[in-house]
Amino acid sequence: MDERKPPLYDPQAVEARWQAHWAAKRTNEPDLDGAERPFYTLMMYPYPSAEGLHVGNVYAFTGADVYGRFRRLRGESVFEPMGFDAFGIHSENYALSVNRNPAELIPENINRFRTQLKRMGLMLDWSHELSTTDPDYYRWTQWIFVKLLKAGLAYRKKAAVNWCPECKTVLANEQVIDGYCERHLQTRVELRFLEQWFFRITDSAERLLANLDSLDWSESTKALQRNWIGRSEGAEIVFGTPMGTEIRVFTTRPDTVFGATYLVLSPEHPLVDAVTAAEERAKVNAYRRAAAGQDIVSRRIAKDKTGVFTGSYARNPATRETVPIWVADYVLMEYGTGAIMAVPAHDERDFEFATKFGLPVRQVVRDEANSPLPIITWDGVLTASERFDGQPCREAVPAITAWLEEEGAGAARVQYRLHDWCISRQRFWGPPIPVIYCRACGPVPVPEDDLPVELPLIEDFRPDDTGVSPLARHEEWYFVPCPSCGAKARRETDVSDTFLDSAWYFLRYPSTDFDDRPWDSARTRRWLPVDMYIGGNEHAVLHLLYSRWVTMALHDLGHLPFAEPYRRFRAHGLIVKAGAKMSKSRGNVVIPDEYVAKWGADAFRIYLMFLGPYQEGGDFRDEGIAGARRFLDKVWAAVDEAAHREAEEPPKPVLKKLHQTIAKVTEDIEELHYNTAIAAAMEYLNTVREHGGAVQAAVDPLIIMIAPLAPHIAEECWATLGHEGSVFDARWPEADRALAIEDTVELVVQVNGRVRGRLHVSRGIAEPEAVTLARENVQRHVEGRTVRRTIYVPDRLVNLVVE
RNA sequence: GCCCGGGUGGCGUAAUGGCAGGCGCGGGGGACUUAAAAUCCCCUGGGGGCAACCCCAUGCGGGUUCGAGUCCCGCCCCGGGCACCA
Repeated sequence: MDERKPPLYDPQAVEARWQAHWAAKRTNEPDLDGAERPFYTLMMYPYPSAEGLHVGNVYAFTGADVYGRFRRLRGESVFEPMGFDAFGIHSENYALSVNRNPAELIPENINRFRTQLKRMGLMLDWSHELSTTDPDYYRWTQWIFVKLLKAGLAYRKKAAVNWCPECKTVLANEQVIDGYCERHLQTRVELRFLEQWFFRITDSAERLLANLDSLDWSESTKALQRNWIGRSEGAEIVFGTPMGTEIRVFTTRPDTVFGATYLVLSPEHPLVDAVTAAEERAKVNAYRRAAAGQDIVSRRIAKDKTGVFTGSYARNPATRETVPIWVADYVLMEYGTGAIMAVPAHDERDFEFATKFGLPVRQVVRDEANSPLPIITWDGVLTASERFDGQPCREAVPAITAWLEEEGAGAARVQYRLHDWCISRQRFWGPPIPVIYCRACGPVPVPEDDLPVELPLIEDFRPDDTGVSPLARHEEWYFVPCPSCGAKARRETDVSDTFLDSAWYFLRYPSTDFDDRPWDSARTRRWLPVDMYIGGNEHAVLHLLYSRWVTMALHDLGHLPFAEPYRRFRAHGLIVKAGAKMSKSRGNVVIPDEYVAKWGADAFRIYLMFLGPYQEGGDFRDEGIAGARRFLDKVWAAVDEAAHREAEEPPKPVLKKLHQTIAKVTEDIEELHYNTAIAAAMEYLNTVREHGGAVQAAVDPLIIMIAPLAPHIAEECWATLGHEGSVFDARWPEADRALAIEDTVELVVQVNGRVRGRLHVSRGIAEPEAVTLARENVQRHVEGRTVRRTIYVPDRLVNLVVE
């Protein structure tokens, strides 16, 4: 026996060596202009926080990298770029809190992120890195805005924002806690109405929804988007008033129109003034003021119903009766028409409101069980609805809608929950919205040749309570001649939403080396749409929806040859620590650097991919990572043994297991089932060890199969095994079906579905019963009873049904 | 309330309608060692039996089937998303 001690596996040395090698040889940089089998794999670029790379980032990136490396081993040229989402309120707030300028802080954070990412062994092409804060990048973000504005897809309107008088700035909804500022818990957030820029995404709601059916995306993500778009079918119904004003309501239940006993307008509804009777005006105005005084967040929390009567009435077009008009904040201006017909007998909210204010409740739907009101069901029949009595609800919808239409009192209508996208941010740290306001010409887009409108590197970027950006204080920047008439004009001081930055970053990556165009058309044709996008479902709606919309709009304007940006999207799961959510306050945050220093990046990667199904997430436990490392130690030892042995055929059982493993690992990685792929590789290695089968022909394919998961050790082992060049230039092994097949099988014998014995037979035997009954234990269970039936599943089991 | 996931050993997870428990962690025992670590070997769902074997067991209750962790119906619990959306 060979008593030679194998050299120790030192991940730090191995990983440093190969990371240097990849960088020096530029192995991660595909030929963007000539690649014949291009494959573009994308991961969600991070926001470079001051805390550094989070384990959630590493989990997401590793999973995407495993897939990218796998495709590379399958012979494709894989482009795997990375960048930084460095603009935005988070960076700005953090900079403010440590009293520094984000412009100098962000590059420091990016440097740290880059170092950490390189340490993880990701196959990133750093020659195409980008940062959204780079003028060469946001020049084109602004260019997109200008294109959309010129196409009529951007418009201005007044909209509510949360204002913190203490921070002197606008807050995002998630920064408002119970009506108070998250940073100043004593300070009530106020509502302010400002002119802001919107994109008309609701015009594309139907297309954004319909396209989902044909996209190869995680179903969970598609479900979130469908939910968010929120399509509802129903009708718009017109209620006339004696003054001649028409009130339009949207309802999904036109079948219940005979039960509409009052109307409710949202406090912001433009017709409130017109319908309010003189004697009720004071009360109505007071109510409207109170509603306006609330911040956006508290307004949305369901609470006791409140409202006021306007003193006037409208006519129900179905019953022709007069119904009172109320104003209440449970009706939202942002949805439908901002007004509803209240059917208290068949809607919980209306029922609660009617009960509280003593309004009439009229039942128009009966269900089988004769339930108490309110009855909320589609499975009922109409009653007290004149000639529609007795019709099932569903059938009544088209009938009643058609009748109302004939009467000129309504029409079928589809309504979406989706809102237009507000992109204005009254902040400093973002790309200035490229618009100039001229007294004579109105809002004028900055000419494309003048882009970028650079964000000036001002020192006094702290916001004040004027409600305008600190940029307005810099006259040399603020005042400019109007691009169309030359008169003195002023710049827009708001910056755009970070989601606009991230709505097109994947278009930029392949073309970062062009400074005269946002994307090169030849490159774009070769590499886009993105072949595989992997990321978290926290971005299922905003980012993924906005980037779809921007792509669609740019396509319609002739700037892109495709309308959907991502061919495939897969959502990864969430990772928790020892059964609990990770958070700074719990002190259970996994810091990748510490684990990488102790166990190596490869062991960390393997463990992350092993701890649960990638698309479902899993539970990170400190004890578990030792197992990943032990596996790599055993791989290392097997490679060393193979390198010092004569080349010979692997033992029969090893060869069989090898081909089974190749089939399984190939399939599993393709499906992102990394945990079971690793389990299969471990099983195979166990088989190799049991049979003393660590020979080159057995170990070579194992190294290729683990290379996507543990790239550094795979490279080192590949070299140890005497191969020239990178393992990533090797060919992925092919499973040989014939070699994978077992020639004897274990046949399970059941009596009445219970296992009573097992026997080894050669594959494909035809008549199992006689053989089966020979077994003593089976004999015992069959004795004295008659076999009624025999179920035979070839090469698997026999089930004898007795009695 | 609505929409997605998920509930299997002490733990993380695995199982085209066909042997529930593969892989890994943890635990127990043994070998090696002056000793420990590392490594290697064996055992490891519960109960009964000297044993052959038998019974119970995949959140709960029903059902379909020769056969159900897997399919169907009705619940319960956990995680996530949306939420006064008419």
